Amino acid sequence: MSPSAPQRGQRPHAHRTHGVFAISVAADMVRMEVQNLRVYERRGLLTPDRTSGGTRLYSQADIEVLHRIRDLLADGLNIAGIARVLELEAEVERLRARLAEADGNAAPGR
DNA sequence: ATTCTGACA
DNA sequence: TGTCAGGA
Repeated sequence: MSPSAPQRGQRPHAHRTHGVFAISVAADMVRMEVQNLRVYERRGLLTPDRTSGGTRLYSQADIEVLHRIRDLLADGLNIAGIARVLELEAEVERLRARLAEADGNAAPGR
């Protein structure tokens, strides 16, 4: 076919971490104020991609993180607490993958 | 209209 | 933590 297939076609989740949504679109998707999305980035809760011009581009993964932030805020956690939760979740995911690796299979059934 | 940074309540 | 000011 065309000799110019997507450069990152090797990684299955590449598109999930590839920034595509403008901040206004992302804010609409998660029902949050545009200004707050910028605040959450400033506080280190997430780091959306940027265009060469500096405009933020949120990926599907970022959208999911924003949903998590929204829920955790509703639970009464502050920004610092949420930052910790996100860090821990990332580590749990890392360990889960490692465990599945050592197991040869993930079967989270029990 | 849309987004960005910095300041401040 | 969230909102406003001011500019590109």
